[in-house]
Amino acid sequence: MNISEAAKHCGLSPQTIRYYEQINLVTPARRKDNGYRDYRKQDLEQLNFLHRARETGFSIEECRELLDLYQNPARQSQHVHALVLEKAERVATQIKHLNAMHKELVKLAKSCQDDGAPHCAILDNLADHDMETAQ
Amino acid sequence: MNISEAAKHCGLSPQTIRYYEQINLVTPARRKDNGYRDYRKQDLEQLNFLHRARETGFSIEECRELLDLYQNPARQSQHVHALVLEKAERVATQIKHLNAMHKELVKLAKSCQDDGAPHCAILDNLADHDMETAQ
DNA sequence: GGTTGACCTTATAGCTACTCTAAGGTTTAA
DNA sequence: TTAAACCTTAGAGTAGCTATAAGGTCAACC
Repeated sequence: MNISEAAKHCGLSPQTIRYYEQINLVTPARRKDNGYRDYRKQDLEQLNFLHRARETGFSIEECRELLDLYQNPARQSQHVHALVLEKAERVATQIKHLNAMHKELVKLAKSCQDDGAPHCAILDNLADHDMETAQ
Repeated sequence: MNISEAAKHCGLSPQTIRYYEQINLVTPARRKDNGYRDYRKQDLEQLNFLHRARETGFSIEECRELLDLYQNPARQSQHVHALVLEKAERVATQIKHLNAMHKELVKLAKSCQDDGAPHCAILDNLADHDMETAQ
């Protein structure tokens, strides 16, 4: 199976797959006589796993760790559990931060007259006031 | 005023200020005889504005636009208003996405036994299932 | 006058996670 | 045979800094 077909199956782009190989995130694909990469089922499994893990919000380095655990029969599920919880917490923090940002933006929008006049409360706000964000 | 004092006043680091000058986001500071950058009140105003705008979630290019508007006496507040609303919408989308991600992570965490055993439902989930995120 | 430490300068590389481009080889179909 | 659609690699570009190196300057102390 060529790289673009593999890409369709795992939801990643060919470029991304090559990139993952380049940074040693996946084991290099075997090659055909013409030098083309050749993918089989177990390769797709790895790539699929990565696609899902990235989609779930894990960084490349976290994916590396998860993939190690995934492929390590002696793993302890506690370890994975801790990783996921930690990630969930970080996402929660990010959400808090974005909520504060959103609130601030809505406040800014409301403060503005929204007409053709040059005076703009938004710009005054950005120039003068402190932000009331969390974090 | 040297760069590090200016940095303290506007909440940015000296490196960031130099970077903003380098990418032509701020007007270059005048220099003392020794080559050091020399900051005055109106310079700080610009830097402060940028600090707040970045904190509020605007990208560098958006900041460039906002700063232009801020310094343009002929601006129309509609224009700024539109920019802010658009930004608020994008932040809302991002929040939705992160909420879905968080939900998924919590679900994953709950599915796992969290013991010393090698079996781990989290890894099974990442390997097998589709994610139920928005977008 | 010399030295130390804290500042300042520039240029350059590194970070994340790709994406895009260029320049070229291979395969397939018309 | 020729064009389109693949494949390959290497290298640059993206955002927004941060860190490093290699050097100049300044203020204080002895």
